[in-house]
Amino acid sequence: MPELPEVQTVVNELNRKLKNRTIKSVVVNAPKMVAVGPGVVSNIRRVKSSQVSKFIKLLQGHKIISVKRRAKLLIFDFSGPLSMLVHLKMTGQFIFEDKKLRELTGGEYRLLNRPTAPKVLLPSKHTHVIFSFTDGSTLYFNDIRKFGYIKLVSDNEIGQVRELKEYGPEPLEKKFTLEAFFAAIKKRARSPIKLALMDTKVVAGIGNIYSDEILFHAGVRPMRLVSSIKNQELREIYHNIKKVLKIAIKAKGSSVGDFVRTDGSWGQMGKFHFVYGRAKQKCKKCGTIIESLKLGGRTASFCPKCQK
DNA sequence: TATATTGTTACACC
DNA sequence: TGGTGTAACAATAT
Repeated sequence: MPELPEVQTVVNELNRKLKNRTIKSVVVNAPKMVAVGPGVVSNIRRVKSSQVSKFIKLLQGHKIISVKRRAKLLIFDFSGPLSMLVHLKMTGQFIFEDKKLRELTGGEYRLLNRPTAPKVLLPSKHTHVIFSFTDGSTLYFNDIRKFGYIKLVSDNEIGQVRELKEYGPEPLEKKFTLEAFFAAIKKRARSPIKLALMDTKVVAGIGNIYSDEILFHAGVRPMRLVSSIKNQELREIYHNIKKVLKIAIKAKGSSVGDFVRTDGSWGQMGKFHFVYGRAKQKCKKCGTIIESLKLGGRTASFCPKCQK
């Protein structure tokens, strides 16, 4: 479940590994997952598969300048006026492999959540796009659920991409001051605080895992309406947004579900979860049983004693 | 085989 | 109209 810290982990690693590499060829096994142009994402699966050859041609011979992130969207900046937008959604993965690593591993990785899971040979049945570089290295785009997408846009189109226009402030940027947070969160005064935090127009990049964790550390229950939350509590939430996200990035993300780093390894943040995925278990702070409920169709977990 | 899963959009409603 | 809540959607593992 890649949220901001997981996407940032992938961005950091890809930036290091892909910078200045030139695309030699691209293989697309799932035409529905790729598109060309700035149209809205929900249209991506209605796009004719004839776009696939265009997609491949546009990428061939282009060099990766940098990889960036906005909310949960990865933005690859290519030489020439070309950008590639990638959303990992629930189960998207990027695995990078250079020539040496291929020789070492034979392309085998342990990609699944359970340690007992068999190793997977790449490309696997969940590998949907394969980028080959001129130096013999390879980038695999895997996605078990196929909810993710890859979209190419020219630099003059990027301003038209709706999701980029509508994202709220980046929580780790300096511009995200306490005042900016107050202004943003009050847009959702009548919502449960958890849903407000997960609203990407309010704050970019927070999903189910980190909204649970942030609210635990702030001591606020997920179902509380924003309008009922005192300024002091909002300050706690604000500080913990920054704190929890930063710790999670240091731990290289949470490997809950199918998230893996670009070498196929797991992020370590899951060890530090206090409430997410811990319903019916004991609170790590006070021993009370963690409860869960549904909010907006999503599972919210919290400690009834630590959170007011 | 029904269900759970998530980020995001579409849409109905007040 | 805008804010809010819910359904729907993508596809798969269990």
